[in-house]
Amino acid sequence: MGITERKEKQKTELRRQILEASMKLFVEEGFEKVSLRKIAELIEYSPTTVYLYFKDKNEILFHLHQEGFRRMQEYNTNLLSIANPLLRLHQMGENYLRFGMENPEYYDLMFLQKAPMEALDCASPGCDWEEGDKALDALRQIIRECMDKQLIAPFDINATAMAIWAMVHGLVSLSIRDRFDKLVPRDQVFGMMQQSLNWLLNTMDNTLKK
Amino acid sequence: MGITERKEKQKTELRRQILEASMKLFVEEGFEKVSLRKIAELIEYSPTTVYLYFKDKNEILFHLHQEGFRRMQEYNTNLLSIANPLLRLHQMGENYLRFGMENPEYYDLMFLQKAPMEALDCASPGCDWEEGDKALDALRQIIRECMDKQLIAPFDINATAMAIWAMVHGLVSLSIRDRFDKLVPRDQVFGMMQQSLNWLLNTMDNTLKK
DNA sequence: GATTTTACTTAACACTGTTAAGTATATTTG
DNA sequence: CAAATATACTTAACAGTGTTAAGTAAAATC
Repeated sequence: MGITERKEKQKTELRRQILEASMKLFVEEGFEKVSLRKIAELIEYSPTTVYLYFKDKNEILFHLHQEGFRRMQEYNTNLLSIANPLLRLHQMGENYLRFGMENPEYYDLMFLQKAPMEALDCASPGCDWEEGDKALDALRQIIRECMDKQLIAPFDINATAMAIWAMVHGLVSLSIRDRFDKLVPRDQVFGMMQQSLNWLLNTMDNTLKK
Repeated sequence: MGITERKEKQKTELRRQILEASMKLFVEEGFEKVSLRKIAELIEYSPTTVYLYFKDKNEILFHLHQEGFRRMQEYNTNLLSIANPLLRLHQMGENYLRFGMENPEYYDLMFLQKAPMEALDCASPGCDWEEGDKALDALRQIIRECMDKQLIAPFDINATAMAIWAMVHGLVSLSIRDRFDKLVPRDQVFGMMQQSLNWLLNTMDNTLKK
């Protein structure tokens, strides 16, 4: 079936082009400038054609959100060489802060915008946020390791993971949404965020207790 | 000047009506349904009239954001009776979580939306986010008290305050933006958030250290 | 060769925030 | 008192947004 195969190829090609155009708009002009009409203009098709390849805009944004998670993973390659799980956790937190501050548009899409979550409609079964689940699991595992080695006090792993994630997320999201800039000088924000992370890790550290 | 006085009164009256209409839309239909055209419809004026009383939509949203802070304050009336600053901090955290979960639309406006921050344009001097500053200051004072009484370890007060705020904010915002629901059962989210807060307060508590 | 399917487009709906220009009415000035 | 000005508001328009229904030319199938 040479013909249907080529047709199939062309379909996935255009799908790829749509995502590529979305990405280009997203990276070069920012989240808010990604519109169906501009995507259509870039690929030189009518706006409605996009709807033949994607259910709606949310689905496109979901794919961009996935790309964000891929890029975030790259920040964590430096963790492999750190044997001490508590130090590894600290580095992971710093990587998270750095990713967020260096890629605010991606971060927004991954953790702040509702749209990508609306793409995975939870009416049908098997609605799970794989990207988030995977990232959270990595965090849970490190925490487990810290508790096993008694570097931090034992506690419900889920609640602990959520707490730590929430803290770094809170720092990044408050910064991205301009809540810090109005309270501390702009050039001191990132340093203060790191200090906040230091405080948490110090406070958690069981080996420092008197 | 009885005439100019009455005119002045009428001006502030319409201004009040615009805000009232905005509030009504906001509370009854949610943030996204607050549009200038709908506000205009409610007060029975043309949409452009609103621009004679407010610079733009951001300014209106800023006023709603202020109302949010007023409502949040009401959640903290129970703090006055708590003498122990660490317990008071714990209660403050729980109040914060409860306010966020019970008033997601207000919370969104106060801490997640960019619009209200764009209303206080920081080109002109004296651009400060009073509402945020005041709330953060209350937190800083409790932390100072905890450190003074050696209930928690000494550390940079600003960084500590930011860390604690970031954590509760992270919990609320991840929940509001549907990041938790996809990872843990919906009916367990709030309990887990409280557990995360418990973990933090326990971890901070210096009186529990061996 | 007629019919159906595929791939795409045009036109429209129902919105959004915002600005420029126009219009009565009321007030002030000559 | 009449002309000029200021006030308060409206109409119309701009430049966009996501999305849907209906229409069309080309290709594949019967």
